Amino acid sequence: MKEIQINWPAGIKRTKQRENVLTILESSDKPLSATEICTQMEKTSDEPVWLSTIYRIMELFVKKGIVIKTNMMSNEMAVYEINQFKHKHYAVCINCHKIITLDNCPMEKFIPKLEDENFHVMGHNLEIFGVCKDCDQH
Amino acid sequence: MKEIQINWPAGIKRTKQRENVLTILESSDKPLSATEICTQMEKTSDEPVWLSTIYRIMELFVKKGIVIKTNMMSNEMAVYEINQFKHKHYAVCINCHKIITLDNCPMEKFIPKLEDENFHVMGHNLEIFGVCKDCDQH
DNA sequence: ATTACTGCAAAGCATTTGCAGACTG
DNA sequence: CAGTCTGCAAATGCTTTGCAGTAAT
Repeated sequence: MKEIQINWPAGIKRTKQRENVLTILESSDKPLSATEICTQMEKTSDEPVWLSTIYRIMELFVKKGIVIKTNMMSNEMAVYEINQFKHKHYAVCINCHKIITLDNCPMEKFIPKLEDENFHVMGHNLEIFGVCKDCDQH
Repeated sequence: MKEIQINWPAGIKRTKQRENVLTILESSDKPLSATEICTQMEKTSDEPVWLSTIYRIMELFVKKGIVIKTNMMSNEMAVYEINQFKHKHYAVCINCHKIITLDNCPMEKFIPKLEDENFHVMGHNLEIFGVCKDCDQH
């Protein structure tokens, strides 16, 4: 490994592949799919990278709380993003699938009404869909 | 076909399989996956049903607006429910995956703040996750 | 040196597609 | 009867798993 990554998460063995994945995720402003991460990795390095490796790394990162896994737009493949420990939601264009970050959250002042009074809410997932400005002019 | 279904949607050829799917969805109080629909169908009828058929029927129903397709809890398979043209969200138990219907919606009085000012919001998807009362006593 | 990680191949699972025969309008 | 739908088989695409060699601590 050439460059030394600062702030390497504790308790995780440092390998070239893991460093690369983390660097790519850190420099991305939107969640990436395993395939996208793989493509990016092959651009920067000359050695081939395997999807199974990416998936295994993502699984580890998710388990360690470093990364968040989401599925945008029912049916698409999973995307991963660095867990910045701040609340975030996205809007997705139904046409080009572009992802746009939302700056506020409707759940802040919301008390859900549930049949099951004892349901212990731990989190939520919100996804807004619509048409982005590039796709609006048909 | 033995029983005659009332209110058969217009513009859709009526077949035994489609009637069965619709009946099952109508009598269910929660969204069902293609496999669940298939299992239910095999219970009531003696003839085998094929998943590909279910998927094709669901695709048609979704396109016609009769049914809504959703993916609960990233990674799970798609579930389908009758489109009752009323807004609905669900809470999902992270342990037993039980689905509980929400009686209100946080988006009613919410104006999303987006970087892309020209994003045309067409809908949203909300999913609350947590622990249901049955799973809470560990 | 020991244990964990990766390359690679192959399996797994939900979903889709192709085709010929069956059914609906 | 014409066109569509379904049974069935096989393909597809994302993701997971098994295994042996490689790398990290």
